[in-house]
Amino acid sequence: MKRYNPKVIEPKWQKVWDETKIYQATDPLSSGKSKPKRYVLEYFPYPSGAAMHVGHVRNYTIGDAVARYGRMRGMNVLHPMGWDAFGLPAENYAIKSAISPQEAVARNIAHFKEQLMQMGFSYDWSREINSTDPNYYKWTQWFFLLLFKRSLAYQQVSPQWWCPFDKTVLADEQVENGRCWRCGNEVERKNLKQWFFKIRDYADRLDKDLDKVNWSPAIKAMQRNWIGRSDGMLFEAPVKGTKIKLKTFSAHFEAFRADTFVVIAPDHPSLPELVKGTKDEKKVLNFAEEILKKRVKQGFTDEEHVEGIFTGRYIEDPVGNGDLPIWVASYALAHYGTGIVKCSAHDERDFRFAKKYNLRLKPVLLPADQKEAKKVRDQKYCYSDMVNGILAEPEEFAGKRAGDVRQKIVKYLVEQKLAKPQISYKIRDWLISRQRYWGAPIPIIHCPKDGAVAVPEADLPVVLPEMKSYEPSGDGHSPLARVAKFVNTKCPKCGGLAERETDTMDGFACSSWYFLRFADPHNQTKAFDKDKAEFWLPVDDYIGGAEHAVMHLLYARFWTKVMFDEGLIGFDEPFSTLRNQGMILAPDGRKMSKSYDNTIEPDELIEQGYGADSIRLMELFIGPWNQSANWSVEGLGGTFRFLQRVWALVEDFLETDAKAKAHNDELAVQIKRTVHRTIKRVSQDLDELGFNTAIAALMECVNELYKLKSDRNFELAQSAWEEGFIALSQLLAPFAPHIAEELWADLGQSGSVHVSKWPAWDKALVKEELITIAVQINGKIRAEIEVSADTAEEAVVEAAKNDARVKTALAGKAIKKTFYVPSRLVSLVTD
RNA sequence: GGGCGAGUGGCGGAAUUGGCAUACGCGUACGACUCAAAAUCGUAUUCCUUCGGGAUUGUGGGUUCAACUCCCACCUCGCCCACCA
Repeated sequence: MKRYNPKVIEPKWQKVWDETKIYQATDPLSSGKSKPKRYVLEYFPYPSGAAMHVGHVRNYTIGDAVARYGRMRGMNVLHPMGWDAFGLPAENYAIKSAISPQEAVARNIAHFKEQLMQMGFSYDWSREINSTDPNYYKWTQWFFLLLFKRSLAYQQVSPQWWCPFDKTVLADEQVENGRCWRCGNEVERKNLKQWFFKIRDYADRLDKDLDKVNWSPAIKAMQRNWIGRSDGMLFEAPVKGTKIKLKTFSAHFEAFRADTFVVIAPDHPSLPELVKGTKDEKKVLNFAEEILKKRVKQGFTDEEHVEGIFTGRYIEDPVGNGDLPIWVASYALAHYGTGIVKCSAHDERDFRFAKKYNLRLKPVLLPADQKEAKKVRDQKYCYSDMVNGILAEPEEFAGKRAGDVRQKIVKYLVEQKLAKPQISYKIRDWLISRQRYWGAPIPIIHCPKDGAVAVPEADLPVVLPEMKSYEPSGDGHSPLARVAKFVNTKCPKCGGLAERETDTMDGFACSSWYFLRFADPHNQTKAFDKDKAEFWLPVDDYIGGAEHAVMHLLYARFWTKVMFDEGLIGFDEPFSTLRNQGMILAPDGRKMSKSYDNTIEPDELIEQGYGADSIRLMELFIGPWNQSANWSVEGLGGTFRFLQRVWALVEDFLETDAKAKAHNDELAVQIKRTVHRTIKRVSQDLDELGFNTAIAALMECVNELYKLKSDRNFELAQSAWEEGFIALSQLLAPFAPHIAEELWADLGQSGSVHVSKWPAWDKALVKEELITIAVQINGKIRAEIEVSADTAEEAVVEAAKNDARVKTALAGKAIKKTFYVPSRLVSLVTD
């Protein structure tokens, strides 16, 4: 008998699939075909030098199963793959390996692609893209200019997070606990002129439109939290003895009559003006500087350690709180709200601050409980329940529950012209420029006369020049600043001498539109054709880990909305369904990483003889696709054994003499029943991505077929066996494509199993003839009875009552109530 | 501190959404084959048991004829965010 040897059959079929191009998506515009489309996408990888391990493989295996199933269900499937190759990881790898990034990327892509190929994923390689290809980044630059044109890209000098190791600025999202997300080094604060995208202008839509998409609640919550919408009121008050008016934002304005002091952020741009002319002007400004330095070093972790200083100024509060002193406070943030806050006894931080500096407090929000209320009035603790608290002031709302009158207070404040409604967001504009070599150059020319001028579209792409030494300088400029030929140019507007922008774009710019390029990857004149984009997009299944929740996914949504506003596309959400797969951890329960030396690569496993099919099966069988799991080498042995059993069964059949000696109808029906029940289970499971249970169903099916085989013989039901095996190879196809294809061919089927029509189940065959009914007496199972499936309720209940064990258990007691769950159980209740 | 999720055998997990808890796989034990081992095939495998049964889905309570599933309280673990007014 032919031995099951993945090392032979897997490369063989990979080659055939590549040559016959069966996984290419059809652009309906040219073919006129009208199959329903399905766009299945996995995050395109950045080939950084770290090889693909079994954790990554799960991502692609899930996508591939979805794509293959869709194809067999008659859909026109787009399942593309490409490379997100600009950015720090690739450049750092190149520096370490002492080669050029171009060379490093080519090398890493080749390795990664080989790894994907040997797993047998059904990608349409004719659409392969690479973000570092000038044909691609030409359009990344084009989109930068689109944002520039729409006044969504701007330059500003501001203090930025700076990574001293990577020698570049980082976006807020890329700073984790004061450390660089890439190298883990502590970040510093530096004043730099940087490019930003105005993602804040889209905060409202980015928040609201989450309602439109089918994403996991967890990811939606993370995005909502990051955007941080907060509905509140904006107050304004004059500063005594000056012409300055200060604005303050409050989301918990219900207790506005409790405000007793004001705090301003130490880095607030208005602080110097505010303290100008006061006695302690210098002292206050120096103190603010000190606070800032400490804050960068220590972060905000130390809750007890609040600090502040009186500015010497007061506001005249128009809402009836009198004159309130203005303090600089370490906990006030310049970039949130207005950077200035009116403070009260009902905010924990304010409360703590007031206690430390002996500031006046006046609680007006009290607990319903009288004893507790007294404690609050005596300022024993901070009470901040804005829902259940009872207001004491103002008179109009005295005695009312804060949560009940919130909207009325809004109305009151507006009518009295004391404040106006205001929405605040936590999200800050997207810092896009990087002082690194390996990125798409920002297509801007700085002219002494005309300022920042867009590179004309005809001059795109601005090609990244090759450099021998491309290491970051650390002086705040990218290495491109050292290439005179690149820098020196002419102004497109006035023709005078000018200099090119030398910063490159954040790698997330490239990935903010790549899903659109896959719809039309070779277009030389446009980023993509509108009709093609609108046919394929939005992405139907976007599959990837949760690590992209607040960066890539937010940026991609932002760009899509800009394109929508520009009329480039007719949809404003790029990913209709997002599926977050669970992470595969190492057998030791930790994340797989080079530093732990616990990564498991598919290459090794394939080399050991398990084969891609067993690995793929294990990735899905290990647990629900969206839950994390520890990789298990023993488990892999299990899926390999399963495939071997399938193989042995089918090959054994094929070697049996085809001339039937006799025919056994009963056996044939049993085989068909087994197979058709499995078709039903696998189909229904796959419709809901129940990969693990679908595979369990296939295993059960094979176990049952083994039993049928050992009892009787292949000769006795030749055609039933054959039909069954053909269906089985189809059911295996989305999970284990190589063995499925081999068996399909061995069974004499023409073409590829992967473009065959998914089998349908026969309702009559799936229906059970005899069913087992459990009999409960007072909630306990006391017996089981067998009845034919079409027995009427009365007859089933009667049969249950007549069962010997039931009679014993009843012991003559009268039955008070009877419940019948069709084809499941009878429940009898006695007194 | 805020948000999200999860707790089921020795282990990964299943349970048609309120209807026979522990499917499927791993591991383990025994048997068959073998001179032997591996591989393979088969049988058993939640726990306790005086073999009649009894207990069991993190803990305690509730609803119900019936609860892993619904409600209330609590415990534990994981992930994300966090001086955001």
